[in-house]
Amino acid sequence: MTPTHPAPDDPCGPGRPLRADARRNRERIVSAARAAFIASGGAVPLDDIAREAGVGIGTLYRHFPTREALVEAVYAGELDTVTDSARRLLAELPPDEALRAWLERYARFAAAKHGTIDTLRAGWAAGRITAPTRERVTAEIRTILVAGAESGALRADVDPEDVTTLLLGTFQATATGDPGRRVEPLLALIVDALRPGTPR
Amino acid sequence: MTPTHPAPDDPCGPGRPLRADARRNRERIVSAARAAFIASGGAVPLDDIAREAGVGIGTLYRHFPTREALVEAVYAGELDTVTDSARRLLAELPPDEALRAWLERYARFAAAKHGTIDTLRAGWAAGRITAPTRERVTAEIRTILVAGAESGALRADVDPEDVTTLLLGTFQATATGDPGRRVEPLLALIVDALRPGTPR
DNA sequence: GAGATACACGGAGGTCCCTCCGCTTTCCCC
DNA sequence: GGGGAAAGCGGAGGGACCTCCGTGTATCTC
Repeated sequence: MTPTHPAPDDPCGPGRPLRADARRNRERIVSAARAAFIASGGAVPLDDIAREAGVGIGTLYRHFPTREALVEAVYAGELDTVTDSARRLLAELPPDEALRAWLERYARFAAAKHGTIDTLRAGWAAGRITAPTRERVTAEIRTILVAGAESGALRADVDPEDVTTLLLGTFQATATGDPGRRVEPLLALIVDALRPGTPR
Repeated sequence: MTPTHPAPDDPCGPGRPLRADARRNRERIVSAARAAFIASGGAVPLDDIAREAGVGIGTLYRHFPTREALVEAVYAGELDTVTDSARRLLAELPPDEALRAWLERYARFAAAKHGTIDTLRAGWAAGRITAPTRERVTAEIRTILVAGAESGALRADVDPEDVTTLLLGTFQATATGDPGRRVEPLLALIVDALRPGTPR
C-alpha cells in the first residue's frame, strides 16, 4: 500500500539480485540518460544514450524495454517526492482540496518531465507509464479518496483506478495539445466529478 | 457551428481545388488504406499502402502528413454518423442523458477505429486527432452543453474544449491500457463533473 | 583454482518512418 | 492547341527503433 521505489541494487522487485556488471551498466545508462535529457532537451536517440554510457544498444533495451521505463528510472527520485507529498497535503487540507492540490503537484511534475523528453517523436508516449508507477499513483489516489469518503468531502463509490486513468489520459491529452491550454481546469473538473453532489 | 466533413473533391477546405491527378491519387490512397486496415488488422506500414495504391510514399505523405490524418480520411463517413447522432439524442433525451449517450456512442466508434489500427506501433497515437475533427467534436459537445445549461441539467460554466480534451485523453488512456477495463465508468465520471451539484 | 552454468553483453541488420528535390503532369491563358 | 507556370509526383536515402543470437563473463560448486 505504500510502495517506495526500488533500491538501486534491486531495481525490479523480488527477483535474484542483478549480477555486478549488470548493475553497473544499469547505473551508467541512467546517468547517461539523465545527462542527455538535461543537455539536449529530450530529443535524444536511445542509441546515443547507449554509446554515451559505453554499453551496447541491446543492453539498454534489456534493462529498459521501453523508453518510458528509462524515463521513469531517471525521475524515480522526483516521483518519490511527489507521492510523499500526498500524505502531507492530506494532513494539512480537507480531502477534496488535498486531492486538487496533489493533482496539480503531479501535473507539474509530469509536464516538466515530458516537456523535457517527449518532444522526441512528436506526441509519443506522453503520459504513458509503466505498471509499477501507475500503481503507486493509484495508491495515493486511493488514500485520498478513502479520507474523503470518511469526511464526506468526496464520493465513496469511485474506483481509484478510474481516477488514475482519467488523470493520465488528461496528461496525455494536454501534453500533445497546444501549449496555451492549461491543465488546471481539467483537474478541477476531475475533482468536481468526485464530489458528492446531486443524486446520480 | 455545424461543420460537415469536406466533399471528396475538396478535401481540405477553401483552398484551390485539387488537380485531377492529385484527387485521383488521394482517393486511391484512402481506398488502399481502408482495404489494408480491414485486411490486416491495422499493422500496416505506410509504404505498403502507398505501393498498393500505386503511388510513391512521398505522395501519401503529402496528402496525409500524419498517420492519423489518413485514418480520419478512411473513417470520415462514420464520424459523420456519430456527430449527427448528437442532435438526434438531444431531441429524444434530457441533455445530461444525451451527453452520456453520445459519449458512449463516440467511445464505441473510437474504440473500434483504434482497435483495428493502433496496434501498429504499440500505443501510438491512439486517440490523437487532427484539428478539424477535434473542432467537430467540440462543436457537438458545445451544443449539448448549451442545451443542458438552458434546462439546468448541466453546468453553464464549462469550456467545451476542456470536455473534449478530457474525453480524448480518456480514449487515449483506455486504448493503451489493459482491455479488461471499461470506459463507461470514466464517461460517467465526466458527465458527473458537468452536472450542477454542490456549490463549487 | 578450475569447470560448469546461467546470466548478461553487444552490435549487425531488418523494418519503418519521413524528408527532400529533380522530374512530370495538369491547368490556365492566349 | 501551344506554351509556360504552378502543382504534384516519386523514391532514394538517412535516421531511429528494436530484435536476435553468438560471444563473453560473473557466480557457484567442488
